[in-house]
Amino acid sequence: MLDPNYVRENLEAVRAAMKARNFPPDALDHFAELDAERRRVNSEADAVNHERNTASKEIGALMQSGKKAEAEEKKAAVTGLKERQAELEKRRDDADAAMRELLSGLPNLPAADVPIGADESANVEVRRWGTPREFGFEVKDHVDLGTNLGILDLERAAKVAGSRFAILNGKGARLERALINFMLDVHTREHGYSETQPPLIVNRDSLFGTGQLPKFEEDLFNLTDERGFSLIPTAEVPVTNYHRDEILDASSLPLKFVAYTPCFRSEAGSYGRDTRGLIRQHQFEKVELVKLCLPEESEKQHEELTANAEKILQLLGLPFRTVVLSTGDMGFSARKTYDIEVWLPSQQTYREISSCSNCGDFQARRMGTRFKRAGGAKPEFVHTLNGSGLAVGRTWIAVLENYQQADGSITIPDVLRPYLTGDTEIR
RNA sequence: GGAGAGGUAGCCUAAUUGGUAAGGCAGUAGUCUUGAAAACUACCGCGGGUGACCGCUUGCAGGUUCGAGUCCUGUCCUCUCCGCCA
Repeated sequence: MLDPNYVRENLEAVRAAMKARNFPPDALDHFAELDAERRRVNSEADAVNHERNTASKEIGALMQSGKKAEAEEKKAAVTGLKERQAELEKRRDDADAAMRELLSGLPNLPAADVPIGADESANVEVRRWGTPREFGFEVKDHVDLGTNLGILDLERAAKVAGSRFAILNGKGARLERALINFMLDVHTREHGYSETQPPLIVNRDSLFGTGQLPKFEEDLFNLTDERGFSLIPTAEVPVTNYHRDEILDASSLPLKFVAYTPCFRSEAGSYGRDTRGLIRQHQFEKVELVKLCLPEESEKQHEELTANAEKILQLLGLPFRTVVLSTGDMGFSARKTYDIEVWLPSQQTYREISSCSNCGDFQARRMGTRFKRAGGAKPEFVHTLNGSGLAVGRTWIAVLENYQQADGSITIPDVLRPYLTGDTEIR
């Protein structure tokens, strides 16, 4: 959510930012009048309220000093105020709701150093690590490799659940579990994150807080339960909302969380994209990094978080590149996003395996997550960051494809062997 | 699922027949002190305002009333017991 005061004072800049994000800026056409109405009605309602409060106090005083007649007289006078107050309050509530609706539908403003562009073609590569391996034989993709090894069964997953689901078997399942444990261990032991296990089901307030609602309802799996539950599309939702509607002590920041969870996405509108294999699933495993920090630290924390995610790929020996997303390719809540893309030999290209975003105070404002500095200062909004550290399913794919041998077996990366009781290969 | 109890500010605890949230602890700043402690003073839920001030706040949402922590309705959460369950 954008700061209404900022929007009021920088209307044209905000309009330009919306345009850069491919977001139709029409919504802003009504901002000025809506804002003025809201502020005017609010102060009127306030004034009438004050009048009524004062009168009621006076009645109370009169009653206590036994002046019943005078009190009755005053009561009659106050009764007339009630109607006027009710009317003003309704107008105020309407204006507030309209303003909230307007603001809650606007995406975050891009940071100044984000490249401007219409889509992913404008993304800018910022670094590259590792060299794609020379195979000397025809590489297979993870579907053929996994299926032939008997560790991946997509056909039966389609029977049991449907398309975009997978079943991992034997060493495939163990590899998935090893990756999860490896990632959690690195982030907790070496990067200082606190491990947390959040609910996999969240309510609508949480989804509003991180920005999935109101605009992206169709991406979610909603439960039929009348309480408005949804399956989490990412651990970012429950973990970032952990401190919703709280005021934290500045000295407790930054807070760094790492959470492993399954994620559930309906992938509505992605028909025909990545239909083969594990790339795009309705259910996938992810280790997520979340930070809450001071505003002046969020850029530094963003770089660090991204480096923490990259570290996993380095330890696994998987080549990758990191790109900064252009204004047209960024997510709704982000002010700046780095995507980390891992090399996939079967596609001869880098594919997204992590997305690390600095959301500034955008989510905090929606969630009401604030902090207080020492010395009685007024509360300020924290900055929130999140990133995959990493998407486990896609890491599984990358390990299979990058470590495949000519006979279709897989060499297990050194760092994972302790997690697989010393196994050196899958065959 | 059944029965009961309960939610007051960071924590703890009050508030006659409804009369406009009292107090303590912790915390922050200051006075005093060589320093600290103690004591004393102010601040000490949220928002707006340069400010005097104003508005909001007893889990949440409504209702009754001139006025609701208090009365009424709904709802959320917590705890206890029973049942069920991994």
